[in-house]
Amino acid sequence: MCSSDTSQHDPQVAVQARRGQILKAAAAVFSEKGYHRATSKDIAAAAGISEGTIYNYFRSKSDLLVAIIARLSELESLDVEMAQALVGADARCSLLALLRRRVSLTERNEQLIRAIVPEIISDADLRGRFVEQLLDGTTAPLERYLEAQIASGQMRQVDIPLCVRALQSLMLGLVLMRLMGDPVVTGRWQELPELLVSLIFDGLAPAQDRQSGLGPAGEGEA
Amino acid sequence: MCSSDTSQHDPQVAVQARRGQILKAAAAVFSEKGYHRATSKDIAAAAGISEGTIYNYFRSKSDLLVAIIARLSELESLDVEMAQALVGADARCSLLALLRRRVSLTERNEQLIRAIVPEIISDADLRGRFVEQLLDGTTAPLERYLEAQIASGQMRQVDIPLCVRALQSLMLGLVLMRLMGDPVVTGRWQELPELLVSLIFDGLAPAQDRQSGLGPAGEGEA
Amino acid sequence: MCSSDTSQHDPQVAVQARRGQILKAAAAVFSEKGYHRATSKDIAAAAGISEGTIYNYFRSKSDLLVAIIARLSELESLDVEMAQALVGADARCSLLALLRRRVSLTERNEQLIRAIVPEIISDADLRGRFVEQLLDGTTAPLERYLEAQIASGQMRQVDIPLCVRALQSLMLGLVLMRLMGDPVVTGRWQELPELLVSLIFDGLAPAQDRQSGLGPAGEGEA
Amino acid sequence: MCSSDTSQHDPQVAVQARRGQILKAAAAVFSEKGYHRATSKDIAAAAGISEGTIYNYFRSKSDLLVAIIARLSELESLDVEMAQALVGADARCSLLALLRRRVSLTERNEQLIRAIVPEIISDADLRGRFVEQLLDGTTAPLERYLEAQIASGQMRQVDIPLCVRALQSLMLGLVLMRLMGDPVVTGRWQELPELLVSLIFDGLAPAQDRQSGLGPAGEGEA
DNA sequence: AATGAATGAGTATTCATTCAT
DNA sequence: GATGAATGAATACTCATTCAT
Repeated sequence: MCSSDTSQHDPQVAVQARRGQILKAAAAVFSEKGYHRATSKDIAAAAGISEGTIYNYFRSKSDLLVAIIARLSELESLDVEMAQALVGADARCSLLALLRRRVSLTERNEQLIRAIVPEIISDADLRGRFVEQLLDGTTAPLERYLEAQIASGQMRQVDIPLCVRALQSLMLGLVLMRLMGDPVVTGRWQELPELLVSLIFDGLAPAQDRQSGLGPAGEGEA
Repeated sequence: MCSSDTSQHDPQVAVQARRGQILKAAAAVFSEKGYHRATSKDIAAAAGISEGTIYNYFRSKSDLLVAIIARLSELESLDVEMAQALVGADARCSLLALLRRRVSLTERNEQLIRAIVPEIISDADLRGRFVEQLLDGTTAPLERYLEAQIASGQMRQVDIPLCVRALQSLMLGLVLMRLMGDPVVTGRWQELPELLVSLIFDGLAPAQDRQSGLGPAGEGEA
Repeated sequence: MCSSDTSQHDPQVAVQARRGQILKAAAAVFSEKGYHRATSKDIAAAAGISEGTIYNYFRSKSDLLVAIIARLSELESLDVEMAQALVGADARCSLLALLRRRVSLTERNEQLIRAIVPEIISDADLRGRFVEQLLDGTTAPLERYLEAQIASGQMRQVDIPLCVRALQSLMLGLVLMRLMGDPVVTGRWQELPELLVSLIFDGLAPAQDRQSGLGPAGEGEA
Repeated sequence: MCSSDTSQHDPQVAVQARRGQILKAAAAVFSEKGYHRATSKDIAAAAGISEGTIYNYFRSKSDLLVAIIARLSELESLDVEMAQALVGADARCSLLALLRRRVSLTERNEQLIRAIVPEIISDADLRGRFVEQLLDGTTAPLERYLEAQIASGQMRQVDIPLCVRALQSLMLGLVLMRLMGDPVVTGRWQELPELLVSLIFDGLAPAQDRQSGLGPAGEGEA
């Protein structure tokens, strides 16, 4: 009974709370000033603690970044939820659900993302982790989704790996446009899922101009 | 006589040459080590000059970055070339030409982009300039292109500003996937333009499933 | 009744026990890592207590060092034992006994000495206390010993204060050679007392070359 | 002609001068406060330069210490001079010369020595270097000296390696007594060589008590 | 009395920038 | 103009010490 009572003074809970408090502050500061311009003093001030306390919970400044990425990885992990959302349902509906989920996640974690992305681009080590933890988690489910839709005839024959990357890129790019402050993307963020489903499925061509076979693999499907 | 003799000792020419020499070296070093890890000693060594000389031509390290971005903006500026490419020609062909141009530019400047993008994301000042210089430079031509294509019936009615952002995001996202080291995007980089034209115009849906009117505002789906 | 019951819960006894426990741990840690590299966390862990508790018994880290030195001073204090050993007995025997005692003490406290000596050399405050407590404690008995031996004709006339310093230096130097890792001194440590007695009494000259009167004050070299 | 003109602005000369200036200041500060308590700010102030300049000439604080040791090693190197002094001459005279040299060297380099010794005792890495550079340089010449004197009958049969260590220890110990501030050793420093020669050759025993054969292993006394 | 989380002053080292030559 | 030695502000991280519990 005692061992499971984490309501008040459980040290594990306190430790997690402090770690969370520090990570939140670090994400805010990294997001505002960038990782390199953020000082430990800044982070401590943002967390309302002293510099020393940071190092009671994290080994180094770069550990903070790694922990932020790990936290985001968990949030973005699609293995379970996405696989469920994408399989079986109507193709457009399930993609719409997925996009809404991503759009919402992005909006809620904008700060985390802004803190992380620049470092992932410029730091080779982090890049390795990111590709493994973040991208790979979404690639496989999406590929299975495309496969299933093509099999069920709800999508045409396309180059699955490359199309999946295009979809991932589209979302990633929109996140970046948002991070860079584009007013249209930011202001109409909620409208994106529906627009994207329309674009992704139907393209820009008017119905009569649609060319059936110009797939990436280029094979003529009648 | 001196002022018009630009062949040998014109001071203006010499100054521009030195600036170019320094910027080239700075771009190389930023590309290799990233902006923050690059030192002025590195840049001076790469340019074959002394540290002090850098400061005869640029006010600060961040000025170097700004100048590099400005130079890249010019390169990427589509005002002229793109406007020409996009207007009048066949819709698919002109988009294909545009994409090929971007893909090629990106490939040739990959390292430089890797050095610059993180700074643009994390530095508010640069962000302001970048969105104006880089994104905006492509936004207007693309919007005119969509307008023209819709007017000529080669594209269906879509939400132009949002669709343009989606197109920009798609390219931006692909560049990022490449920067982050995704092997599929990197390895099949040259195949992208054709695939993208197909996706953008025709979508993923098979011909018979295509929904004609699903505009970005979501009006009237049969 | 409590105040005289020292067997179990006498606060004075408990305090002394804790102080001893902490000093022992501190000495072990100082010995292993050196004074400056030893942290209070290390010491607390070695003592099996918390960091805070150290400060209930000692005012500061340097207080620990002082207390350790003081305790060592007592151990090394020759006032009683040495005075007894040195007076009255045969000159060679009593010196041999003294040297054996020092050699044994040194061997048992090697690491501790290694931790303490550098601090005594480099800290002016400690230096003051050390010369009083450690050196002076041995100086006076040795001077009395030499006096007695000269009076009894077992030693020739020598400059007593300077000779005593030479004897102290010889022992101190041997300790240092050991601390510095000299393999000969370390490996043959047990042989030293006998050799030293021989050297100190008989010198290096062969019997016939011995110059009787070259006293430390240099008087009368016939 | 130019290449050998080092009189005024030769950069090599300037570099060596700066290095010397910094090392002198570092030795003074290490000597006064001890290596660990000395800050780079202290050293810069003592040298009359800025902190940054130290690092233009030395890679780290510990490099300063190593450089000081190296400098002292050169000074104390006895390979040539000592070998010359010790071989061939009268045993007492040559030892006296040697001791006078050491006493004088010690006096002139007291600060350097005080800066170095504590760290050599407590730092295992430095200890390795020191024993090689400083002690070993004196061990071999002294062993050859004893051998020669014994062969020529100016010394009795003794355990050469151990006796050499005893002589080294005696000098080392006197240096330490001086460093620790012993007033007798410090005040009568110049008298030491003569006293030591007398002690080392003739011992403390009066002539008639002298025991001829007490070798280090204590074999065969009369 | 014991704890150990919190503290924040302290420090080696870096590097953009300056300026005397 | 060009140089590069000198600068010193800036910063991540440590650890002796405190104090609320």
